[in-house]
This record gives sequence, structure tokens and C-alpha cells, in this order.
Amino acid sequence: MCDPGSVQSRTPKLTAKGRATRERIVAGAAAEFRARGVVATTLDDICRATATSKSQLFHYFPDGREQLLHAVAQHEADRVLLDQEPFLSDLTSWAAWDAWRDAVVARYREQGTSCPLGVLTTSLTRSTPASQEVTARLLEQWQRKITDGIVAMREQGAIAADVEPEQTGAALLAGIQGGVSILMQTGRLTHLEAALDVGIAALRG
Amino acid sequence: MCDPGSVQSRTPKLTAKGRATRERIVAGAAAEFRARGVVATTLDDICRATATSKSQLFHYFPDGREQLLHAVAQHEADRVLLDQEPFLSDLTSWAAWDAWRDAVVARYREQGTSCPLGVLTTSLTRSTPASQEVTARLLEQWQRKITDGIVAMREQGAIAADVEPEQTGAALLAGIQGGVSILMQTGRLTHLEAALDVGIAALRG
DNA sequence: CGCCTTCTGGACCCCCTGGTCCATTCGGGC
DNA sequence: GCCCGAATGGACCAGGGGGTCCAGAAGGCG
Repeated sequence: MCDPGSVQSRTPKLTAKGRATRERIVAGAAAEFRARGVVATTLDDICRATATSKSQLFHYFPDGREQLLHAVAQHEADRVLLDQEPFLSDLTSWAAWDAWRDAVVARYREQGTSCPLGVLTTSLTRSTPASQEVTARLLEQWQRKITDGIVAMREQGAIAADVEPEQTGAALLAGIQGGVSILMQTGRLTHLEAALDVGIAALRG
Repeated sequence: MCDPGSVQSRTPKLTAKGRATRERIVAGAAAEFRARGVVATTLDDICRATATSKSQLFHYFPDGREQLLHAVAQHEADRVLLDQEPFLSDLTSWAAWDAWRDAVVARYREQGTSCPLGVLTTSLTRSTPASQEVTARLLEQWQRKITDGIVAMREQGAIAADVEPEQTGAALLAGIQGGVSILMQTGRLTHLEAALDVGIAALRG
């Protein structure tokens, strides 16, 4: 899923230690971005937060800030989906849908305004086309999983046959996305909850 | 609605010419932000685009970039709602709802990826707390208008009595917000359309 | 053990950007 | 026409930020 090294320019061979350092930088940068925002975070901040030096940073990310941004985007995108498992991949009963809904709400309640998805959609995506692509792919995968769930339920007869999986899935994803966005701006969870509840209720018919 | 001069520090008295220049700067900056993004746009860019000098910029916005950002945020927030009129303020029949839906979709189709709301929610809001407040207030007003429409329809009996205006309005707003957000990242309008269509269909019951 | 590559530290550079200053022009009221 | 505050031009400054370099430590492998 991560596919490291495909887009980013060839990095030198990494030993175990090197890989660990690289990972530490990405994770630390991600945390820093979440906490202070992408624009406000400087490379020196990241060095300080991860106990590394600039030379290490450029050793692992020869293309500099942009490449690091991309790596962090991928890291955060992975996390967004992982955080919804195992529910998201198994939406085959109403109980599973409810559990998924609760997991999403709980996750966003606890992380509040500092969340991977928020960082992706607000800042990272606008920084570089490469990161935008990462976000686009994330959304695609996400919607696919929701749509799969709708199809499964429809085959069971639990969802009416006239419900369009693609369209309804798209609407639900948009609701979540918007709910998170509003959470980022107001600190209130109500819209995310409303979007999920209304969206799933609509599926129930 | 604009309430100029309340939050921003006192600007010197403005003549007609002064007011025009100030407005030109705000509008030009807004356009620049939409086109190139907030982070990528420098004060010099804005000067160039608006045919002004830095001294003018700081003459009208003594607090510098931050104050300008705030003014632009207000400017863009106003535009978001204005763009949906006269439909948004008169959601009292299904025809009105449909017209509103079409207006929103048309607006976002034409402006594509360079839209006021997008700029607000992605970059402006994160730049300064003052701008965040502007966005929060925008969302509040927006939802209020949607909720008013739902209430009106319910009183007519066109919408079932068990529909919660607040919750359903929140979900609809979240859908739009998310639809626009996804539009910004993928260039596709499908999610915005889906959110509106599914949301309004849910109201129809 | 010895060698070569990877890894790390930290000093250094340069440009860009927000912000300042002052001198000049403009323009409206009397 | 005079005068004073508003409006404008443009040179200038300081700091911070991304990015470079080289020397030395560390660590795998024959």
C-alpha cells in the first residue's frame, strides 16, 4: 500500500538503522504537522522533534521538503483507513455498520482537531501535486469499501434494490469528509455524527 | 454582514479613493489566493496583481499579512452565501430546493477547483484564529438557512414530522462541504452532486 | 582486523519574504 | 490658491527558512 520509492527519487540503500531513522522522521513530521500545521512547521522543527540533523533529513529525502511532504502524506493516508479497521472492510450486517459508525466517531472524538485526514485535505494536498494524488487515491479506496458494503447488504436484501451503491456511497463519503472538515473548523463533532447517522438511516430506508 | 473595522485594528480614515483601493486589494488578493493558493502567494504577488505598492498594502492593513488574510476571509465568506441567493433564503417549495441544488452545482462546476469556500476551509482558516472564526460563522449562517427551509417545508406537511431539522440540516451541510472538499482534491463534481441529491431525496422521504 | 559504505553532526550560505521608512504626489475643504 | 491629511512609490532592512558541505563516527562484511 505504501509503495515506497516509486514516486520519490531513488534514495541510497538503507540499512536497518537507516530505515528506522527514516521512519522516525516521517512519523515525527506527521505528528508535528498535525499539531502545528504544515505551513507553520519548519524543517528545523522536525529535526528538533525527531532528534535528527538536517543532513540526515536530506540524506533520506534528497529532494527536500517536498519529498518529505509526500512521504508523510502517504503515511497519513494509510493511517486513515487503518483506523477504521476491521469494521470498514466488513460492512455486511447492520451491526457492522453501527460498529463502524461508532469507531469513526470515537476516533475523531479522541483526536479532535489534530487528525491525519484533516492535515491531508487542508494543507498537504495543496503543497504538491504528488500529495494530491495520494489523497485522491485514499478517497477512491475509501469509497470503494463503503460501496462494497452497500452492495453486500443489497444482495442480502437488507437494502432496497433501488439504492444506487455508487451514488449513495459517494454521498456518505462526502458527508464524512465534510463532517471532519467542519470538526476541524469549529471543534464540534455534531456534523460528522449527523452525516453518518442520516446517511446510514437513508440506507436502512 | 461585513462588519469592517471591528476586529481589525483601526485603519486611518478612508476617502472614496482609499476605499476603492482597499477593496481592489482585497478582491485581488482573494483572486490570487484562489488561483495559486494562500501559502504560495506572497505580498509582492498581491502588489503586482493589484497594481499597488507595499506601502499601500501596509497603509490599509497596518497589521500586515494577517489582517489582510482576515479581510479576504470575510470577503470570501460573504461571497459563498451570496452565490446561492436568492434560492438559499427561500427554500419553501420543492421547486426552490431543486433550483438551489442546481445553482450550487452550476456555481461549483464553473469555478472548479478555484473556489472561495475551498480557500477558506483549506488554507485561510488555518492561518489565523480570526479567520477560523469567520469560517465558523459562515457555516453557522449557512446551516441556519438550510434548517429554516426544512422547518418551512415541515410546517407545510411536505416533509415528515419525524425529520429533525437540525440534524438533517447538519448532515446536508456536511455533505456539501465534503463534496466541495473532494472537488478540490480530485476535480470531480460527482460527490457534491451525490450529496445534494441523496440529501434532498432523504428529505422528500 | 580492515575497508568501504552508510549514517550523523553541525557549521555555513543565500535568497525570499514580511515589514519599515521617508519622500513625494494627490485631493478636498476653505 | 493654500494647506494638511490621505495616498502612493520604491528603496531598504533583518530574519528565517530551505538547502549544501565536509568531516568524522558507526557498522556490516570479507
